[in-house]
Formats: sequence, structure tokens, C-alpha cells
Amino acid sequence: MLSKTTEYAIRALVSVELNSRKGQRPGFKTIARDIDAPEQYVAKIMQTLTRFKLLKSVRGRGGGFFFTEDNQQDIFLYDVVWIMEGKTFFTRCGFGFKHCDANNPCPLHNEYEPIREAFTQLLKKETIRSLATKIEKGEAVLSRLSV
Amino acid sequence: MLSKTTEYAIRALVSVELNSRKGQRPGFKTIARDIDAPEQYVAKIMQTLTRFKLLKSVRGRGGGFFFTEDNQQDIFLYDVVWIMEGKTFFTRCGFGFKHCDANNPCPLHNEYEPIREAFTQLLKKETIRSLATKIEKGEAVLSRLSV
DNA sequence: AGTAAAAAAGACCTTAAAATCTTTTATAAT
DNA sequence: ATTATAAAAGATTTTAAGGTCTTTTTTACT
Ligand code: FES
Ligand code: FES
Repeated sequence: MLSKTTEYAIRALVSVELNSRKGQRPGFKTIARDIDAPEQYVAKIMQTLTRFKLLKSVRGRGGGFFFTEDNQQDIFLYDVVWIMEGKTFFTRCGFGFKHCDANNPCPLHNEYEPIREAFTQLLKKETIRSLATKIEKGEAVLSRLSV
Repeated sequence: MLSKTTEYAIRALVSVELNSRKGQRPGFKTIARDIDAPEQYVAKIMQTLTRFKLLKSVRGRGGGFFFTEDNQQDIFLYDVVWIMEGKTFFTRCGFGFKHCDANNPCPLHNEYEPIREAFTQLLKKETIRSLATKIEKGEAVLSRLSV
């Protein structure tokens, strides 16, 4: 569904949020450990996310990644997916056509479109914060050891 | 969602079904033209599908791909996806964990699982025949020119 | 028997995603 | 100023999906 890169991006942001709540400002190594992903790859993803201003970074001693007042407003998963996968993600045809067109539908359209829409709504509802809160409450985990 | 290869596989089978209804026994070149996919790649996919006995093939003059009495029972999209993507397809975690586990859920599980299940049900309901029928009725198309 | 037609098989190539390695730039403490 | 720390940037590698090319095998027609 989502690419591995997008999944890492979401998990990374949740990691920053959880660390922030503990008064920490994590670096990419901490984040990578948190979400069990390759360090340098996480570093690249963080670069993308900061370039798109989903969060801020500072270099050097005591540096790391963090949210500012600007970002303190909720980041929807929709935003992250939009950045990482592109806007076409939300309108792809489930049958492989170049794009979805209700006026010239593929044979899956009528049934696929609502499912795609449900997923989009999920991405428009859940935020980095909401996921972090579930984890903080112990209702979910950010990472799981292999099995 | 589905890989390009799986999409080709489904469309190829629908093409065989439509051709059969017209009394034809298509070869991979005809199928490739029908579904607007690369000839040799379609040939490879057809090899996989025949190996898994979703349909039969005969070589040489007058050869091609066709369904037998055995296959005349409906082929569910579920079967095709199972073959092309593997059984793990239906139980993947939307958050990137190795697998989905309701007892140790990711923060998307509660909302993602029903969506994944809805898609699985769609694949268990629709068949190669049902798609072919929609196309025959003019309710949908098998292929679309670029745009 | 010989030939043409078609799928099967195997080797190979291309592209994009995922991942790694190395160098540079910014920051803060000493 | 120097040094340690950390992100940014750039180049490169690896892996897997997607795609192509060539040869072999099977089949039917003449
Ligand atoms: S046309 Fe295929 S999903 Fe809409
Ligand atoms: S654990 Fe992630 S979807 Fe079930």
C-alpha cells in the first residue's frame, strides 16, 4: 500500500513527537533505532521532511529534529503521504490504468473507489500526534522485534 | 496496491475470457495488444498462470491460451493475487511491520485492518468472468488509451 | 519429412526503490 | 581558534520489479 520509505517517514515523525514529549530532540541515529530502520536511510528521509517543512532541524552540537510552533499544528498522515508518494497516490486506478476516471471506468472502479476513499479518509483523520498518543497510552507500538 | 505484474495478470485473464466468448483462442501477442502491455512480459506472466493451472495453453499452430472445463469454474481475483503476490499480501501491516498482529498492533491497525479486509472481500467476490461480463455489457473497459 | 506457428525457457538488460559510504557545512562547547 | 558533534549533500551500491532478446520445444499443416 504505502512504500517502505513512506512508512519510515511516518514512523520517524512519530518518533520525533514521542521524543519531544519527553523533552528530547532526537538525531537521525536515535530515530533510526526507535523505528528499527537503516540510519543513513532515515537521515535521507529526514532531509526530505525538513525540506518540506514538516519539521525543523539544527546541525552541530545539541542539534537534531524537532517541531516548531508552526508545525505544532497537526501533521496529517495525508500530508506525509502526499510529500513522499505524490498527489497521484490518492487517485490511482486499482486496475492499473494511468489514472482513475469514473466516466470511463475499469471493471474494478465501482468497488475499488470506496475502499481507496476510505483509506484516504483514514490518512486525513490520523495525525502524527494521534499515533503518538496511542503509543503513549500503550494501545499500540512504534516498532516490533522481527516476529 | 497491486503490483503492475498482478494487474497485467488479471487483465490478461480477462482478455482470454473475452476472446473465448468470441470463439477465439488468443496467443500472448493478442493478449498483450488487448491489455496494452509488453508482449514478452505478458508471455512470462502467462507462463506463470499456466504453471499454476489457472488456464491451459497449447503450443504450435493454432495454439494459444484457453480455459478448460476444470477452469470453467470461476477464477477469483483472490486466486490470481495469491499466486502473483503471495499469501502474505492479505495480512500485511499498513504501518510496515513484518506482519499484522492484532495482539501487538501498530497505531494504524484498528482502522487499517477493516480497509484491508474490504479489499480482500472484493478480491474474493469478483472473478475473471464477472469482470469480463462488465466489459461485455459496456459498463467498463479492459484498456484505455493513455489519458 | 519438412516447414511454419506458437508457447516455453533461459539469459540478459533497465529502471526505480532501498540502502550505504564519503565529504561538506553548520553549531556549540572548550 | 580548535575541536567535537550533528545534519546536509553527493556519490555510489544493492536489490527487486519490470522488461527484452534469443534459443528451444511442441504442434499442425503441407
Ligand atoms: S478507473 Fe480503475 S479504479 Fe477508477
Ligand atoms: S499491526 Fe499494522 S495493520 Fe495490523
